[in-house]
Amino acid sequence: MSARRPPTLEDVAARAGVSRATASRVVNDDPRVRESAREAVTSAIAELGYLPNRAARSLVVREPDSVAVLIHEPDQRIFADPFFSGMLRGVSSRLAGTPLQMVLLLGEPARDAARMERYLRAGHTDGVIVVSAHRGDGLVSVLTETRLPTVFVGRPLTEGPAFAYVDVDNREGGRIATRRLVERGCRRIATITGPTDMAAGIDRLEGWRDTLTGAGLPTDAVETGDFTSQGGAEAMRRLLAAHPDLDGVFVASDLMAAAAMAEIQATGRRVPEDVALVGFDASAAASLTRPPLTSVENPVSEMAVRATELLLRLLRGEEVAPEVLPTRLVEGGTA
Amino acid sequence: MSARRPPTLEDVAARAGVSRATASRVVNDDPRVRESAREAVTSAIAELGYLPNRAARSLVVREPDSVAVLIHEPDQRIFADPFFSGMLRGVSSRLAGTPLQMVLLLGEPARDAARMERYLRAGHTDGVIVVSAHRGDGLVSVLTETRLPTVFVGRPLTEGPAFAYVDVDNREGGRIATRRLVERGCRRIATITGPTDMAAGIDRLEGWRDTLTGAGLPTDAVETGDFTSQGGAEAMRRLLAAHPDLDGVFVASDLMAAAAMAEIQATGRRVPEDVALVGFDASAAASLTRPPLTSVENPVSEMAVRATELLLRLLRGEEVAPEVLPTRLVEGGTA
DNA sequence: GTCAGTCGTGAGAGCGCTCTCACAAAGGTC
DNA sequence: GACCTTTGTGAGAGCGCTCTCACGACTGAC
Repeated sequence: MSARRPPTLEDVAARAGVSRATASRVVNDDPRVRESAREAVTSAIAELGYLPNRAARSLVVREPDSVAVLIHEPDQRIFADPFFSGMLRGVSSRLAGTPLQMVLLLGEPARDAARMERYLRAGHTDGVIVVSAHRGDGLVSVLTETRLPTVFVGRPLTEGPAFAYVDVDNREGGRIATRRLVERGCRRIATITGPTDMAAGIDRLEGWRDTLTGAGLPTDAVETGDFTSQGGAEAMRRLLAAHPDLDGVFVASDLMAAAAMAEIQATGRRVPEDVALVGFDASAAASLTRPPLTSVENPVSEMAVRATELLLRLLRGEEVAPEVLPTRLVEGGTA
Repeated sequence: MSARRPPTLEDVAARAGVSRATASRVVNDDPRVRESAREAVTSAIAELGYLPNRAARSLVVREPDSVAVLIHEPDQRIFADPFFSGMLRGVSSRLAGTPLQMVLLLGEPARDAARMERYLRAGHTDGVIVVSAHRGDGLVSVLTETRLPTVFVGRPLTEGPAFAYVDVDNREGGRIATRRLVERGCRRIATITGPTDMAAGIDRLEGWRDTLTGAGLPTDAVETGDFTSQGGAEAMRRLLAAHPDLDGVFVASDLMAAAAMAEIQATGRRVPEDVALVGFDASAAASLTRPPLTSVENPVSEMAVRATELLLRLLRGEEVAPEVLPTRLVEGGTA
């Protein structure tokens, strides 16, 4: 017969012996349809295998339709860090009941920035969740200009308009970790920080400093890491060289902590007897090491769920306030 | 003035003093436009901040618009396994130059199957990449029914119509791993398999069996794992209980291998001196253990890129053949 | 000078849907 | 019985875009 063309609402209406308008009402659950008409349309839909055309629909009703998750990090980190999987899982689960789809925007900072900017500007998406933004990322200004509803996971370090965000209490996390080291008797406590262009890097360091200052201990053993395994190893080597007497380290991520521990053990020092160690994330990586890492919990998926919730509210036009989640120490064998 | 309504092609045309048709030609790079008209339209676009309406466009030109990545696995695995991040990275990079967006469909097998099915049937997406499908997954039949262009990563174990797929040579990988163990002198070689409802589980086991049979060694020390850390630990405990004399193990994933190694070491056995170990994936997890894992490479991102390539071809209506990528041993310190 | 062949352009149809509006039929109310 | 509601329905406009078709203005060949 006719060419293989998917059935339209018109076809459904014809088959059910009603008008297109009535068929549309049935599809959209409008109550003002007689029961007999509703049944006729319903079975016509079933017989024809009718599926509404999303494009045609959204041409008329301008409703949000998709949410982008923006991850602007080096490939290497995205590969290795379970943080990102947890993030996606959380967003996905919160979006489950909604008609919104989750579009993933991944890219290397330098290489893919232009492409990602183009995508954001092209209006393909109705809202954005920015995961792990660095200070000065150009995409943030794109977000400002386009006035796209945006929620950050991790407090954004941007001057200018305030963005909604969700974060864990990184500073308190740093305090908790360092307190554990102080309490178990460490007196020469170093830290490997995260990137200093991210709130997670800065705040965890501040927490470490808070506790040491409060305990009257020195705060000069600081090395910067980049949240990668390799960066953690290198930072640890620098620390051991500069402070061979250290007896405790707070490492701002588990991935770095695992690598740091290997470095410590490679010098013949025992963990935790000679050098105690506290990580951050309490991730799966923490349980792979021997001994398993003592680590500060980072409720990644919960942050993602909360961030998605905030974004949904923004899309409804509501006002939202930043949320900071509490944290706690997860016991392992390294401190 | 008028309500805040995004500018349309009509507005652009009016401002440039041409017809809508000509404006459309400029937007779509049609060569048959006089240079002066082209310039007028281009600057009108810039001045108005015009963005084409995607819905309106795709209502007319029925082109594919998005690709779904389907990951139907327990939360726990998605969280912990870097396999999935690598997957997404690969798909994302191959899609970079195309107008296709990547929609992520994540869900727990039992809990989210209905929702995911609804999504696939609703025609929101033009093609699907299925990551790590298990035998008998109901979503696979949905894919068959809807005739949605589909590519599997990992050979699908479905009867019925053949799907396109990309996989690593799992069987050869199993052989390579086991050969290493045999060559270093192991004589009592066990294996921890992947799930037996996945090709990766079955084929790696077959490879292990191939090599042992060829070497005249017994093939009875087999325990099944589920690709999770915990599953690996439990399988290793069962192996050690049943075969206390084992001196080599091929573990079908690094995550399981890391956990298995911890179990071995917990009994006082040394790795690799008392028990040698080869993992599979050569992932970041492999480098976290001490000693780092010797492991079979699993080119996750490359598979993702190839799978996306195949899907693009399917979307163009071309025929495609399955692809199986070669693999090799990555040196570590456990075998 | 006539005729065919470009070339650039605009009018207008139409993609599949929603939604307003008008209207007939049925049910109150006085 | 004349009047208003209420209820279910259909006709038709219109969302923003692409694309066909027709047409005027040039060209160049004879």
